[in-house]
Amino acid sequence: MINYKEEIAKILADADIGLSFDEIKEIVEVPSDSKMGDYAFPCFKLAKVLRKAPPMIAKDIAEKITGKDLFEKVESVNAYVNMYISKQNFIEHVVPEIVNAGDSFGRSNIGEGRPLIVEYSSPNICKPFHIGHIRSTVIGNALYKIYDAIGYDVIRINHLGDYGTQFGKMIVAYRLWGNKEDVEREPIKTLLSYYTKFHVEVETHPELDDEARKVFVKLEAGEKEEVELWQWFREMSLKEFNRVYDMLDIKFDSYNGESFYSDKMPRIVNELKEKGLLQESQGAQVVDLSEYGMPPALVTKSDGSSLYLTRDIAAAVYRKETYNFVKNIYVVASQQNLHFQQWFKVVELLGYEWAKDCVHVPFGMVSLEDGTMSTRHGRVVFLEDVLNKAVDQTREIVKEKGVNTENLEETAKAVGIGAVIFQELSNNRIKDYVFSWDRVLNFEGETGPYVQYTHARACSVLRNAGEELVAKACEFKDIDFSYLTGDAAYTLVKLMYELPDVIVDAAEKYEPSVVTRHLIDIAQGFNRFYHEEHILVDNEAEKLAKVALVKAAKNVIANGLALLGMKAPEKM
RNA sequence: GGGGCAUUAGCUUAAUGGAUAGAGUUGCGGCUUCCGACGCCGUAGGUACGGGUUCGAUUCCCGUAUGCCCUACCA
Repeated sequence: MINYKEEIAKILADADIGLSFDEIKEIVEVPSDSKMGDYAFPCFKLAKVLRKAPPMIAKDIAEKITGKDLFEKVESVNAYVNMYISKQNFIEHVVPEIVNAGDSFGRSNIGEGRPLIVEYSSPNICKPFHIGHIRSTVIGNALYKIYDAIGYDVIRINHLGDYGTQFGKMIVAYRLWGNKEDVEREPIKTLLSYYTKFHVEVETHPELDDEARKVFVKLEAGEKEEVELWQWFREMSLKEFNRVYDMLDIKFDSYNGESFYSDKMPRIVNELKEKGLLQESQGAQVVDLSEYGMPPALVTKSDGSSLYLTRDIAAAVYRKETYNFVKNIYVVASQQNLHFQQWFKVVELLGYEWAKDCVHVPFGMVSLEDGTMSTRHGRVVFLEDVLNKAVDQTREIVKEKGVNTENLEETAKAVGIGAVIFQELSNNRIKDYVFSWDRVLNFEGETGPYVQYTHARACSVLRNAGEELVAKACEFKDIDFSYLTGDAAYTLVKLMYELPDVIVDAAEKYEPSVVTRHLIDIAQGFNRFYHEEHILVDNEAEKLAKVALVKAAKNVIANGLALLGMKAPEKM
């Protein structure tokens, strides 16, 4: 695919305007309004170098490059050189490339197969998988797809919260009030009820806490009975989590959670000691970070047991040694900003140069209308319920409309779950939001169903065109692309052309919403084209060109949806 | 008390320091049998406040206000 920005930078560099190719490439931009051209070169920065008024510079440059093959028109408007590229050449080049690339349109090989880790989802076992977990899960999965698309070898890690004193409490509670059948039937809700009961009972029977602590020590020491119970809790929980992951079509390469690193921590503590980083403070072992404007990092509690900061360091070291990552990404709530800053700094102080490759990708909080989520107070919305409700609603709509009833379940799932995913990936991840059923079950406007519907609409047009015609269009022999130079068609082609850059941008910003937004723009572009121009016209030449464009659009939308972890149904 | 993040139209929101701040939703007015949940076009409506840097600030800096988060033995 031709890189137009680079071509323009080359022309400008050759025109000897006083800046290097690389400098020019940085400055060339796409105007906010397409009326002002396809590309623009603002001359403000040159004003200082050339000691001339920017509009004069723009005028000179415009004159110098007018007439180059790449351009249909060049003009200077105030301080800008506005360049209009030859529409027909552009379309002729881009549309066949998109169609021929198929699934791989948008992909690149920037990563060159190097290993990259994305840690995401990471729920606590024995606790509900609620609407708060959707963010890490869905954002992480999209980042996996995005980094995979630009050529990294991505390792997906679900860092389960499967360790800690709460499992001492859990075991005590189960032994007192537990019932195996109940747990097997509904693991998490049942286990959670024991846990809640424990917290109620401990008010009047404080000795329960001591008992829990003892049991946890046994668990850590590897006592058979305790370990077996814990493993069973873990299995039961995972079984339930997997139901949600299956619905979302999300997979992991590793479920090594906190417990996996429990035996890898002493090494880290020793290393900290050897390198003289540890200090005693109020009976605990800490790394002083006051020099860096942070509170001390607590490595070992006063009772000698370890903390999650130590565990995270041990995990990072293990991952570096196991996978030799070039980047290690943590999709974890912004509440933990300080925690990550602290332990990244400790890793740096340990002398590991790869500390700079560790990235915390934070996201904002989800709260409920009646306050923040609290499993103890029963203020919780289960993610599975949200997904099921979205699917139920979709199923009703499909039934009512009577379209595609042969694939009712499949369509309902693709669209209902897709709506939830798309909603989650629509806005900048750093923003907090309040969960609302109305919002998540809204299918109109800038939503997942809108984009999927657009895809289905394109598929329908292609079906109506007939296989033969589509096949002929896709040969790109003697197609007259001048039929696609209208405003709506040309805008659509430009938007599709941008997809590969958009994917790279999303990866650099760790921001899937960049893709989501662009996908909405493409869908809008297609719908505008669809309404402004009739596609299956009588004129064969015109029809072929338009069918080729529809094929390209269908392709791009499907690829974009896949990046977000969504399906693209052909009918809905 | 200290630190971090946020604040854009009635609501949900977008904008590598660049041109007239762009969408969706709501309201109003049109259009639409290539998909039928739709959609498309038009119209109305906005940068919390006060300074500063800059040729140019939603964007960078300082302050104020409001909200959320963090601030050593939970994760």
